This record gives sequence, C-alpha cells and structure tokens, in this order.
Amino acid sequence: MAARIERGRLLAIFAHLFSTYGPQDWWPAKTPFEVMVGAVLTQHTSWTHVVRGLERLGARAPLTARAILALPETELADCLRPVGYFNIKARRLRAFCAAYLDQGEQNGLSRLTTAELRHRLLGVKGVGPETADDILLYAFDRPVFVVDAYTRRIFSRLGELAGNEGYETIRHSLETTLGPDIALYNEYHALIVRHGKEICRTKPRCGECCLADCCAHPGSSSQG
DNA sequence: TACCAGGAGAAAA
DNA sequence: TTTTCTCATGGT
Repeated sequence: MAARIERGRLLAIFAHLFSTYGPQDWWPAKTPFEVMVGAVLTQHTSWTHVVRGLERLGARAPLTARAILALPETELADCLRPVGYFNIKARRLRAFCAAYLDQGEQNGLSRLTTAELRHRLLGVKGVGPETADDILLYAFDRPVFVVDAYTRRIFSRLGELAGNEGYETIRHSLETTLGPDIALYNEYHALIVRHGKEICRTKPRCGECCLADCCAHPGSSSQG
C-alpha cells in the first residue's frame, strides 16, 4: 500500500525545521563531482568523517575521476581510512569514477533524462537508491526527494509512515505530494539530516523536539 | 565498554 | 523473495 502524507502537513513540518535551523546551504562541496564522491563516501557514515577522508584524498590527488582512478586501490583505501568501510568504499569509488568517465562525465550525463540518469547511476556497483538520489538532486539539480534513515525515522515518529514502506514507495509519495520542487527537496533533506543528527539520537521519542507541535496530528503514534 | 552512524551488496534461509 | 551478515572507524 502506498504511503500517503498530506501536503499541508509536509509543508508544516518543513516550516518548523526551517524556522529552527535556517538554510543549510547544501551540498557542502565545491564541484558536482565532489558531491558525487561525497555521496559514495557518506554511506552509513557521518559527514565529519567524510570530510577527513576527502582532505586526505585531496592531499594525495586532485578530486577528479582520472586522478582517483590513477591511485592504486590500496593507496585510495588508506586515504579513506577515517571514513570507515575504507576497503569497500575504495572499490566503490573507483567503480563510480570508471563509470563516470565511461558515460561522458558531467556533460554526457547532464544530457540524460532524470529517469535515464537514475537508471545509469543505479547500474554502478556501490550506488544504491539513496546515493543515486543524492547525486541526482545535489550534483545534477534534478527534482528527486532523497529518502534516508532519518527521513524514515522522523516521518514514522510523526505518524506519517508505518516505517516498513519501501524506499521507492516513500520517495514516490513525497514527490507526488510536494510536486517537482528542486529547491524544496534540497532544503528539506538537508534539514531532516540536521534534525536527525542533533535530535533523534538524543531524544528517543517524538514530541521532545522542535517538531512537538507537529506531533499533535491525529494520525501520530508518537512511539519512538 | 557498548552502541551507533546520511548504505549497499552478497550470502543464506 | 526476504532476511541476515559483512564491511570499519570514530564519537558519545
């Protein structure tokens, strides 16, 4: 069954988050390619660790697909040590760089439709739905809502999701309800991550944070 | 000391 | 097809 969330409620939650945290100015990267590298590295890892990895990598080679591919995998893995899962991520990053060059880099990929681009990204080993959608939204400015663990957790706590919906179900529901709004998706996901990092880990129950007012919704279960 | 973090793929059931 | 396991460092 498809998840259904009211548009007004989604916008109210967004307004609460925005008034609490302000603009997040995402993604924290200098170039679209750096966004892509960050998206691969941040899998199941906090951004502070990714920054360290990027700094080590940047000290060893320019942040380009060719330069990364020119590094031996063991050396790349050593750069990525602070990120965690460094052996796996070195393999995944190399696979991504190879695919990126193969598909014509930024210019070649930019010509594809969002659906085609998403399909190509998901075809790269190590790029799953969330990583692909991070790249689509923040590197290619495509109207794709990124669903991550925090998105699922927060909307579940607010009673908007059961919590066991599939990734595509949640994404489709959010995109259908909100309409294709790149700026809104960009800020919403950034705010969800900010809220998740600051609040969800320390306050286990819904209603103990800036979203308390939103918890008054009749459908809210408020069970953490 | 133990738990968890902005996932994804492979293996097992 | 679904569930479980593995990858790994570093902060709390």
